[in-house]
Amino acid sequence: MNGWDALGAEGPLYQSVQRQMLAALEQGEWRPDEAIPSEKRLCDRFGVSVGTLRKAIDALVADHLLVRRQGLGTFVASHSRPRQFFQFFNISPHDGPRTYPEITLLQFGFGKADRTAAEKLAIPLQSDTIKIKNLLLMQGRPVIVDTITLAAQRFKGMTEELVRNRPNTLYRLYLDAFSVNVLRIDERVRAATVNAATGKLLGLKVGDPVLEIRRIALTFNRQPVEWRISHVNTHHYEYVHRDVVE
Amino acid sequence: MNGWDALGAEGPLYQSVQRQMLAALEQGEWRPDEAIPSEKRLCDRFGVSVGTLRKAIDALVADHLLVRRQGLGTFVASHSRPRQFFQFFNISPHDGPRTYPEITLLQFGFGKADRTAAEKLAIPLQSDTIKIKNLLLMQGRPVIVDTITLAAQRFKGMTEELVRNRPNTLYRLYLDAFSVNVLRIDERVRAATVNAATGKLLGLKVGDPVLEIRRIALTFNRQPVEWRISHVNTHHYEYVHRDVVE
DNA sequence: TTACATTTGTTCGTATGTATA
DNA sequence: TTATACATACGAACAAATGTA
Repeated sequence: MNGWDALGAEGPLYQSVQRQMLAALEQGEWRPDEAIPSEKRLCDRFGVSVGTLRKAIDALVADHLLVRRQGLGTFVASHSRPRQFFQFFNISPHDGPRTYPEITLLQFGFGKADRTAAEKLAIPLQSDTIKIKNLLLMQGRPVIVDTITLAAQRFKGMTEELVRNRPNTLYRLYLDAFSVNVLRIDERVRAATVNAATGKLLGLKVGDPVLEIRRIALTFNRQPVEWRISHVNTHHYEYVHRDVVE
Repeated sequence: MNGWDALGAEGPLYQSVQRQMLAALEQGEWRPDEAIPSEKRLCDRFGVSVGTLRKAIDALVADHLLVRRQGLGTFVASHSRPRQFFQFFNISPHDGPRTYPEITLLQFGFGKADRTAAEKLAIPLQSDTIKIKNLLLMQGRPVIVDTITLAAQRFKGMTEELVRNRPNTLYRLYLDAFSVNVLRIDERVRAATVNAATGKLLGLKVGDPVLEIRRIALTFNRQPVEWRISHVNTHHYEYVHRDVVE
């Protein structure tokens, strides 16, 4: 025994299996919403017992990359199901249940990465970017203005029509049309005073306080794929975050 | 087979074991930072196999109630270790690593629950409460003002000296002195304008924008134990939140 | 240093139960 | 009803980490 497994890397066997399955996911061998092979078949493929395989799958399920459905199979996670919309939507009414926003595309265009965008997206200064600006209405009220920057490199062929006519969320569009799977987000929130343009959209006076949310959306390997600044009128809505010990 | 287990409730055996272990934790049979009995002993006690017991423990470890240490044993989680301080501290510099705040007690006193406090803490209107006000300095700068409300019922014998002389975090004091184990928090963030008193503490002019964080801290069974409003000067610091798909 | 006991970690294999089409 | 797939449960064997004699 030399401690080396088939697909690189040391460590327990189940972690090796986990890495191999992660690679299959990254390389698109198994597509979102599709079932992966059955446990039996995967045991054969990786040459391990059920218990070991299940431990690998357990880890990927815990990471929310896979979803198990008894009697059906194990599926690759995605943003298609409606209940998953709210996954990365942390704005909620002060009281009462979450509501679904109505989204209006304000702007779509191309640009060059400024210093912030270049840093956040880990791309060269002045490289090509795509800019999207959205207004989100909640129960008829303007609540959020999103300013989104993408690396054109990663989203070749993106058009205003694609964004405007998307049947699902933006992140679902990233996945379906560009194979970009957003797995986690990193948000930082500040208090700011609203400027004239955004204030007008949100029905606020210049200088009124708003939340400024700076988000980086990440895919496999924590690679950044989207840089987004949101301004939120928190008069009726607020930013929600739940946390547990660890 | 009738589907009923010894300690109430239906469902899989490992969940029954999990419930029994949770009960032992709630009732203080196993104290924070102490080791629970070995797997072998617990198997005997609950009359299950290692695999089943481990699955129950796995769930409690995933909930961060227990921590495993190979060769040592399985321990009850706590807030004593320094790295755990930041668990519920979501304020970080705009750039650079997290820093530890210097905390000053501004006020300690007793009061009666107003409507908000009563609702958030799920206690009767006008019932006795404890009020704590803290100023937090980060690298010498005033950044946060915390206004904390506790149900006196749950924290009998709380004194200013206990708060002032606590060796660890406030949540560690709750645990050690009152057996109140904070397991999760629910935070809602709004943009607000600072008032005169808080503005003076934070070095801001009246009307300057601040974050207003409204936190409920919860123990077992999602019972609320603390209601806290924080006002944050986000000129150099910001609220951080990471999120993954699920 | 060494040896040993204890405890959790990993892996295997098998059997049976439950959900779905 | 039947076949398939995941879920639960058992137990055994060995590895790795830790503390102590």
